[in-house]
Amino acid sequence: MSCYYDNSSSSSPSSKWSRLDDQLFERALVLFPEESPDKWEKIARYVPGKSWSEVKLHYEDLVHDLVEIDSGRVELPGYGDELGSGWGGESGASQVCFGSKGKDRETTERRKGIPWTEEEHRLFLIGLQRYGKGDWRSISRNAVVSRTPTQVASHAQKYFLRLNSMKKDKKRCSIHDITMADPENSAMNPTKPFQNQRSPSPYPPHFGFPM
DNA sequence: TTTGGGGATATTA
DNA sequence: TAATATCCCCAAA
Repeated sequence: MSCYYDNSSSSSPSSKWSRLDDQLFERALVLFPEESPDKWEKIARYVPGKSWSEVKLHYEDLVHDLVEIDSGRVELPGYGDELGSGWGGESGASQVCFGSKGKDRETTERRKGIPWTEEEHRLFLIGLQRYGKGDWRSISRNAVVSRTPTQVASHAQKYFLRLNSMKKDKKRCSIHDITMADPENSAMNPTKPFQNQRSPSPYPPHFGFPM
């Protein structure tokens, strides 16, 4: 008598990313720079049961989500879960120091401004989801290591400004604006038909745009 | 030339 | 410190 299902292994069969998998994945993603040639293999080691190709595909899927967010097409992905992953990692101080302190901008060169790379922006968005809006310090320390909290805050300011502008601009039709903002709360969820009905109002609690 | 994106700094709470 | 306001550079319209 064998087992009915082969669910014994500690890892999922394949195309199912649990919440834990996702957390491990994001944590590892933040951990490694993009310069690693075998980045995906390294990350895959942090996500048991996933091959590097699966991890890579998952990452591309995530990027796709982020791009949609950036296009102002979706409200915002799931923000419901808080993570308590206490990790003990610290990174080297790669903070860039400027020669001029800012007061001396008379004849010396002005602050030039280092443009954000796509990777930094992705890390920023990931950090935003992991630590929440406002915790620029944590985001800077754990996600976007190459930026100071002030820089992260500045970037966030522009980012949300742009998001709001897009949303206001797209306030044309409403019915087509309804989209599955939440990948895990949307149509595909065979394991849990009814997830969370915590809100008495039919409107989802968007996490707050005070601007 | 004007406009506005993008980053840094200044000010405020 | 975070939130907000303003400044500055520069590229596109």
